[in-house]
Amino acid sequence: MVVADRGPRQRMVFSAAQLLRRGGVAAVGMREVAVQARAPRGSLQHYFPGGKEQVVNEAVAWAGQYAAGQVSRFLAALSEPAPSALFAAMARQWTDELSATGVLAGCPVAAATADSAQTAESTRTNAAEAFACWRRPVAETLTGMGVPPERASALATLMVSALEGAILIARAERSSTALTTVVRELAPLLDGAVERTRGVSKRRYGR
Amino acid sequence: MVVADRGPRQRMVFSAAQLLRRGGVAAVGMREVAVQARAPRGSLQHYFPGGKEQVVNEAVAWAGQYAAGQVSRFLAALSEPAPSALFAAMARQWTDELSATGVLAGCPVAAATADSAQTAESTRTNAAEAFACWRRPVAETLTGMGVPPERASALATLMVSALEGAILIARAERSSTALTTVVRELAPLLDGAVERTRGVSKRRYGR
DNA sequence: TTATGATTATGACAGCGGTCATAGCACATC
DNA sequence: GATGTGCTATGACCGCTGTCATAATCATAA
Repeated sequence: MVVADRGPRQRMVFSAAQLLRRGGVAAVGMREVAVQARAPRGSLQHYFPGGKEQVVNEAVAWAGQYAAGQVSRFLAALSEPAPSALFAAMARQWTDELSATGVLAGCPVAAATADSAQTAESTRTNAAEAFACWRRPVAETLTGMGVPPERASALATLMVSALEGAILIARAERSSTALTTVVRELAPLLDGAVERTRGVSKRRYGR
Repeated sequence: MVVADRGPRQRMVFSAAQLLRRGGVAAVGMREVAVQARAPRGSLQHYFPGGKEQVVNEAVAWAGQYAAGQVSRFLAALSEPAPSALFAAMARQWTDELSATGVLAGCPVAAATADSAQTAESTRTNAAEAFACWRRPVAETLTGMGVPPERASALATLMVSALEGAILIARAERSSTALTTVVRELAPLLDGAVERTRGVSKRRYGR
């Protein structure tokens, strides 16, 4: 979980994301960000003149890009490319953390949304962009697997939604059953969406 | 949205839930709770000797019971009982709020989980119980519609997860498309889970 | 009326946390 | 060496918030 030491600025953004995961925006203390990033406190007002809001916003943006990057990494690691396998890989990251550390921190974007969607416009839009940034590669991957574009986009939304919700339940229960349940139940729906070109398409979905 | 005026205590719990929806645990100010509930500030330490944590916990518990109660109300209002219709009704409550007020407050349980799951054990367990309290009637309703019990429980988890996640995205985007998308995409999966026991399946509902 | 317990009123306190002001340091360029 | 510019250091301020102490008020039963 400790990554990218590219400069103190990056580290501070990363630390903010971690604090966001643990206790939401309120847990992102400016002093704490600096400490955890082993960065000088004086750098805060230098790199983030926008104050706490800016730090949170950058943490959210970073999280969105990180999640997006993970998608392609997951895809590359799949032995048998299928929508359900991608979703399983996305969820596994969370179950792994829970089994490894015993607790499950949340999604930074979710925390920022829950806390600041109505109090900080910039944070709200940043969160929306982060979600979009995350869903995009998911949808693209699905189309690459044979899912029609429009539907791929919708399924990406469903995947992210289900994952976010399952993360919440898993945190509350300190158990990964919600995550595994969601993965298992969604699998047939996801895999059923791939259209076999010049074969019998399994089904069509209209709306 | 203004409900149950059964005494100042209830009103304070309700107010706490509302504040929780807007800005998370940090937005639940004790003084603010009293003001919004039109309750005397002195009553706080009288009714809630456990302090803020107790107030938040009771708000979470109340939310869980409220959500559970809504399920049976939704079921009663369904013209054509089907899993997808129940899910649509659950989601509609949120889309309605967004279209009516222009903004979308979040789920109190989600906010409490995101903010306090790792800092307040009691809040975490309360949230877990609230989720369970919510899923139970959903699962029971599904079995009443003809879904096998084990599967019904899993699908209830999926429904709640997808709904919670979609709420997050909808808040961030200030748009209900995520909610409607999730409802639409999940419909065939949900309805496909009913087992038609010999012919027309209109089974009874669990109590 | 009086007593007793439930409620309300209010002020103070202590801690925290974001922000700002101001100064000090490092280093490159001229 | 002078000078400017990116970074760091530090302390103070101020508003907010949860909590507590203490007392006043009220209702009801004896």
